Amino acid sequence: MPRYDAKRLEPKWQAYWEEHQTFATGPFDPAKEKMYVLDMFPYPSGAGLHVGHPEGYTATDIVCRYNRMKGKQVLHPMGWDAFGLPAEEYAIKTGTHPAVTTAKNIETFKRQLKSLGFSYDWNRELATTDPDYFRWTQWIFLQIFDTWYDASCEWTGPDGVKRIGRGRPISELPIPPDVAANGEAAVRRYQDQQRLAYQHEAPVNWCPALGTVLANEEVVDGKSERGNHSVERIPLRQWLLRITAYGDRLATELDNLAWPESIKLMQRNWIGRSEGAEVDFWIGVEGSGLRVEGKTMSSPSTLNAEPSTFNDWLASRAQTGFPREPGDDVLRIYTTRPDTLFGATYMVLAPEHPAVDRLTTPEQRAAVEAYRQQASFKSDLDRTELAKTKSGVFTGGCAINPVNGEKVPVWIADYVLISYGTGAIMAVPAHDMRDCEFALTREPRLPIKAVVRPSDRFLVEGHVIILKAGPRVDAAKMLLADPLRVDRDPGMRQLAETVVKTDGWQEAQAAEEFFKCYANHPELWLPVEDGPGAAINSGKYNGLPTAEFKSKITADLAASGLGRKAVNYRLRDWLFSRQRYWGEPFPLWHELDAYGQPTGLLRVDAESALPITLPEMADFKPTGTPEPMLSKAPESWLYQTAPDGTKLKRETNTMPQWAGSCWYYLRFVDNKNAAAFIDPQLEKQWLPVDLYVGGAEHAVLHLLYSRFWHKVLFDRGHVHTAEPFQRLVNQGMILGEVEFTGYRRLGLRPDPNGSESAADGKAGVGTESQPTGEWVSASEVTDDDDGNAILKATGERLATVKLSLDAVKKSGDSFVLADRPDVRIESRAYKMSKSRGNVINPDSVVENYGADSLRLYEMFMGPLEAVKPWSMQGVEGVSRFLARVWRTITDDRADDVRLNPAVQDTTPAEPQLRLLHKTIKAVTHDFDTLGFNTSISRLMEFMNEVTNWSVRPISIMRPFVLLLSPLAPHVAEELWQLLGGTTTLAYEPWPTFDPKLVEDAVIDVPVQINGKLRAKITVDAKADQATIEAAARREDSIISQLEGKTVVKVVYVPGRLLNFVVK
RNA sequence: GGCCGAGUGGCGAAAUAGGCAGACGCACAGGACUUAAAAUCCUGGGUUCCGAAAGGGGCGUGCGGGUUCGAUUCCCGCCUCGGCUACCA
Repeated sequence: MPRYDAKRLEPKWQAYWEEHQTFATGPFDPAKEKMYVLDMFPYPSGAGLHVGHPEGYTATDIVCRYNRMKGKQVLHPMGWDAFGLPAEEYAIKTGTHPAVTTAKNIETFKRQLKSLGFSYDWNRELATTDPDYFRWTQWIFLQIFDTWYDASCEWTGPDGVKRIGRGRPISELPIPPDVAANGEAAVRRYQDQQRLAYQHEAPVNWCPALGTVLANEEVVDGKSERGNHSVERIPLRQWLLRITAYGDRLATELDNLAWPESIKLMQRNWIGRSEGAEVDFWIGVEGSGLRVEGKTMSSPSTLNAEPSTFNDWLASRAQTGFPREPGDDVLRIYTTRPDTLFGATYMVLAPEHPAVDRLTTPEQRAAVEAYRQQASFKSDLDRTELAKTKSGVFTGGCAINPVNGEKVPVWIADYVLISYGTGAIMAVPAHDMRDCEFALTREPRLPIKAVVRPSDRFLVEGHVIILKAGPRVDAAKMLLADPLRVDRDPGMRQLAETVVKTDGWQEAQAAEEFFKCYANHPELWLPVEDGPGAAINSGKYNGLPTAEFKSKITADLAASGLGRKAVNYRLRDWLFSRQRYWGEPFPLWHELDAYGQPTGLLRVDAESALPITLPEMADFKPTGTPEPMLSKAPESWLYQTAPDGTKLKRETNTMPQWAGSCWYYLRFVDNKNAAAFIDPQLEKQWLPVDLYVGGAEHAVLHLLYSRFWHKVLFDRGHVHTAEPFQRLVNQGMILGEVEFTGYRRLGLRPDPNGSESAADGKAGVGTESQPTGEWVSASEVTDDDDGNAILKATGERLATVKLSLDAVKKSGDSFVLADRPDVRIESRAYKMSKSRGNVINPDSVVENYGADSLRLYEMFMGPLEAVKPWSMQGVEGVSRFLARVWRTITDDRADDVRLNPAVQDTTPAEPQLRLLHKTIKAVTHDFDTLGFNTSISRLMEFMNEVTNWSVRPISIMRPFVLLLSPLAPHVAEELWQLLGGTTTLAYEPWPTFDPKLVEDAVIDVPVQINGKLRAKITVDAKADQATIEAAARREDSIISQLEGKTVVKVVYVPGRLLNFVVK
């Protein structure tokens, strides 16, 4: 009976832990070090757990178990991110309430997680859909709603760090006198504009199929991320959170976090802070009557009351300064290159820009209207697809460049986005690749004017850019003929030579034009991107280096009221409302007038009214319009009359799924608190999260949103750290088993009736499932847009054939058909997906091998962060290891579970002790660095030795079981009990090693000659160089190798190696 | 197109303040046990050349260079694969 039987052991110990509340977090003990270890909680989908989930969960579980044994108090909770579309979609289909589906899925997930033996404190379980939980989600929303961002506030937080900029209560917002003069309603409207949660009408991604509006990040390639439905852009009133106010802090405060650099970088890129200037270009009153006189900014004339000329306007600006909001007489642009203002040869507005109507001349109106119409229907995908040939239309209108009084034509084009900067740009085709592409593809071509002469070094680099963009051979030959340039940079010569050798290639027409333009005009050999250079053709600024020029002209523009320094973020404010049912309702009311129409004024629910729960609904079908689902709610839910008699209507949007996951790490600390979202004392004790593990797919959004909420709470004094997650680790994706794929044509075997063409896949004998055509080498194959295999050369559709390992063999770098070595085979592991049929279900692994084997295998596959393919045989391997551990300690031939007779209570021999202590050292180190794969190797090596011992001292085996226990806790508990343990081993002290026992008395020193290994000598560990060198010179192989040569040098690395350098 | 990461045996991988490449596991091959199989245990192996063997030599960490007594590790250039991103002025 007592073979290793996971199915018997595992439920037994899971029941024990539950019964004894082994992993319940006790009351906080200030005397103990704390450790808060968090997994990214899952969305409980109907499909159940995926093998990707236990990867991170096992890693954190090991860390927790290890640290408990090291005497720390550990907080390790689990919960459910349970709002979201799938449950609602299921409700639409079947009428099942999302709450029912959600509860059922949670049940499944919980059972599965428990079957893996994770040491969660289940008393802390929560779901974002619990009214007890989302009560506080709503409460935090009200905090955000109650906050405005004071960008100039200087303050020192509880962390002792000085900051500029703070979220403050709306009651502290200074009200400008002119607003105050207009009465209370005006003040309230003014406040509402400044809140961190505000309403905004904006074009949004309306997805008719889902009946909802999607956030930009939920739209992938112009289709909905979920369901792949088409998406249109329509304007809609939305709630937004002013995350951009925190852009700087979200970027800079990443610096001190122990996060992977790549994730930090992704967040910084996402935030995309850029510094530049806003500049106004005059377009005259109503865009007409545009008159230019010869004067420019540097020589303003006297002020006229009604600016009717450019000079008057300049003069008035010199007096009034730069207005907060641009008036109708200007186009405000944003640029990061104010130093290229003199090179602006045209301007571009986003098609949606409000000034377009004013600027469009009668002759151009039809074209402009048509273009705008077309642009409004375009999804983002269409816009990017047309990227290669930039489209645009001339408005017929012009604006005046404030720095030189030049008249520049104004275009509209959708390569300029309304949502970034001011939705308008000045185009400098000489120094901006996009502007250049646009200018060169107009007919007639738009002028290009260079205003920066790059440094010599950048001339060379400019060439590199041209080489990459244009016909390389000519450029490369030209370069090689110019030793001055080539010799300055060896990489340059190499590149040029390579290009000449390989004959280069032709790129798109635009790139060629771009190149010609540059090649013929040396003054245009410029860096396209920022680079050190000096101004030319820029009036009084000529000769100024770029950086100096930027700050100088920005200051000058500000002084003359024409521009100002500006910062922009790629990051947009967070679109926070959804039109769905299954989300948190907003705790807000709209005031209604006597006719039942919203007045635009808002009221909030009292804290005591929270949670605002979802109304019961008769059906879950989307409204089919952009109207939110909740607008179909019962009247009793929708309307109420305030004590002062005002009629109120509820906000009918719901919050996005991100809301609940923004703060769950806080609630875990104090999940039962009915008086506060978290007890302040407990918050100080447990936060921040010490280790946060999850998939890299949340690198940007979830982590950025949580950090944002946390910072608002920090500013408002509710949490004491500026950052929620101190250390972050991303586990790598687990792919399906490696697959060998061959490709064949669909069926070219000649049809008996004569016709042979089968390129369309219909004629011929073969079919897609039973292809009979010629094999095609994998190198000839590529994927089309729908992911089908096609022949690179002709686009002919091919059939894919799964091959077994026996059918292929390795040849050089690639795999080929075993009997057709000329046919290359693709060998790859793919993402697990239902459609591919390569999904591994953890339940079946537990059923066949046990939870300990699954855990061990997931950790043994490779480094935690790496992407790795699954292998069922690998599971079998670690399972064999556990069985060997079992047999080594138990007597598997006995009828009951008892110790192996070889396990005895005797004094261990020194080699046994040494092996144990080395293993302790290595495993401890590996656990500290999350190197679980190597820790398992070390335990295997230990076992390989121990199985050879006829006597296995208990005092060796007990610490070994403790070392194994974080990895494979069930079998470890069972063995621990057998070795005399009376309670769980979860709190046994972690074994320590004796430094004296991990050092060897004699060591092997490799001896090299000229860096090549020639011998190994065994010496006393303390031997000095002379002794070792003498010993080495006595070695036969060394003697013969040294014969007739002169030793010029001897390199000795203490304890590592000896190297004779000879001639 | 941009950014990030990775390329080491048949496969998953180890080893990097530069110092014995391939630990550990899988798969494979041979052997033991067995009536047989499974399970288990033992043995073997990067590759190539010389040798009957013992043994010895060459080549080997994607490719091409460089620095060094010595490079999987550092530097330059290139190729391939994967992930993220997508006109952000």
